[in-house]
Amino acid sequence: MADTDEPVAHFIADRIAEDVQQGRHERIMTRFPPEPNGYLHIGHAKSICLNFGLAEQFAGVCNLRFDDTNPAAEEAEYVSSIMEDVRWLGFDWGNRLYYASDYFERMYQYAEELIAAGHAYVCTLTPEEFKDYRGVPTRPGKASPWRDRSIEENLDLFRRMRAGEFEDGAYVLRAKIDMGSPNLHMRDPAIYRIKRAHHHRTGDKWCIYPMYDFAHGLEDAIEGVTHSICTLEFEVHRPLYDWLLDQLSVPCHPQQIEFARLNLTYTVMSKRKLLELVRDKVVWGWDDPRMPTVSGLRRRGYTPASIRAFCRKIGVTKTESLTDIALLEHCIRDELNASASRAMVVVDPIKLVIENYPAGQVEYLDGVNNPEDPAAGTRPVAFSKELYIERGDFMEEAPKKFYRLKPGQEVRLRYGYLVTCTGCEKDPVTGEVVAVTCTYDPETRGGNAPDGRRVRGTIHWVSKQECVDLPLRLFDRLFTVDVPDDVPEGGHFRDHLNPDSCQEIVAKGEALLGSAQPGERYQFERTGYFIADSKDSQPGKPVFNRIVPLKDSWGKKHKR
RNA sequence: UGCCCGAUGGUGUAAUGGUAGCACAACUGACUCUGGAUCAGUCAGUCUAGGUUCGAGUCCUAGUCGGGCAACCA
Repeated sequence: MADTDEPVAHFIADRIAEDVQQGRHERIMTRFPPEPNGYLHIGHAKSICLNFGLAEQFAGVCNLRFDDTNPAAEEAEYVSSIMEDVRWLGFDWGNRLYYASDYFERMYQYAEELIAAGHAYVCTLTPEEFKDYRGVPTRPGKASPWRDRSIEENLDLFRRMRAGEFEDGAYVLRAKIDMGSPNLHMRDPAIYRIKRAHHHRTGDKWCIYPMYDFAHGLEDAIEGVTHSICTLEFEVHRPLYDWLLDQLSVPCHPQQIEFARLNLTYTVMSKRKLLELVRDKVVWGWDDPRMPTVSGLRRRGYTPASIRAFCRKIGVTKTESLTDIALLEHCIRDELNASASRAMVVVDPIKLVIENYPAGQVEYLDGVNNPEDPAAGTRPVAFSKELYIERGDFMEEAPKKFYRLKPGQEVRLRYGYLVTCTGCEKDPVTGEVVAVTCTYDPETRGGNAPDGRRVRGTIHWVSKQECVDLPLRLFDRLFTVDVPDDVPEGGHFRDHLNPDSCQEIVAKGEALLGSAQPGERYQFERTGYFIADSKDSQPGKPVFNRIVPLKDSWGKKHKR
């Protein structure tokens, strides 16, 4: 994992390298500009890794800027969660924390400058008329009757808009560009609206707010951003971005570059839909371990490095794509295989009785903490006459290649002894297997036979008396289809919700797990990677989230 | 029936006019005290048609398919 954060080559890095080579900038500056109207998700992580990564790669800087120009949807709670998430992902904006709202006065002055230059006017059209005049993509728009107001009148009206003399929506400031443009965004777009809403930072100081298209390029220019990287849907906005900066006396003219946003199988990524899941309590919250949010992934047990590795592997292009979530899962398995301590946990327990083992005796065997890392050492694991094993590790009538317990077959108890299955006990009424019986070979302590005989199967176990109850949450994908957004007529993405996305069970685990601290990760051998939940664990009473199951080639091949 | 963008194995990407490579997934086998990991291997790709060129995934033309754009959202 040492090369996890090595820079990756892609078209944006190439362009910046070219700009650097040509000496076009003193210092490269990028920015991550979230709107504080929701929690960050894995798609934002891609953008964060890109922007901060590029800055680092080219010895530049990356600003964290809250694009808070629409008070209606924005809240301080989101601001703090976003800062926490960016920091957790491993990035540092130093003292370059900015808010678009800090530029409101300057932006207002730029708006007056635009009016004074005859490039903007106050329009009195209603929203309906506005839409009608704009036309449609295949038909040009027509000029607003207010398009030719005098500069003096526009200035007066705009100042009175700011002063609060008009109702919300009564007037709007528009850039005066080209109503016949094939690009809708150039047909005199609205750049300031009247909106009385309490802003999370400026309070009630303003009743007019700049629109994205007007604000964003100015924010970039004010900060001295060199490369303004955004997603593909803003491509058609670029002519407007450039036009505005060309009209105004800004300090510099950043380059907007677009890349394809991340799409992941079996999940939804739009803030609107994620908000809906939270609001309607379909999930436990923004940080529900099944959510693709950064906070959800964190609680699920993903590490910052695994998410960075993922973002590196998916690359950066202009091609719309759908990334297989298996790649994300690979990244966390890859890291945790190397770093996570192992422990034995029986998820679906059934009793195993060792007929020839002395009753009442307990001995402690050495369990290897991490076979990938000898330095992790060993731990004592209690062993006794009565154990729990997985119900699925015994079959009375088993296929030939079933290497686990079946009558007459010898298997290895991990770190323990070799045992030979003698049969099972059944409930006389239901016929259900209630216990498996076996005999052990005392000469095989630790798991090796002195005569060197080979044993194919190794199963995990815990001592019945010495184990602890362990609440587990076995998470599965939130949706049952790879593209939940694909819904038939009249359908809804929620129709694809997986009713079994969280299975809560109580397992039997090694005693040491009873004192696991919140945030500690383990590999439960043969089962998967787990983390002690940061919210629901109590001292001495951890609750484990399954981060991701281990790959299981046997189970896959023999399912049903 | 407008404008913009895109198209390489199942998926994500690389190749910057010169051997189509890597990763994930899937499948085989080897090894293994996790049916994990590891190792070896297999499967499988340049949207179509013309053109330029000694040579085209790459350049040109025309199509096809996909995405985006008609909030006083970002």
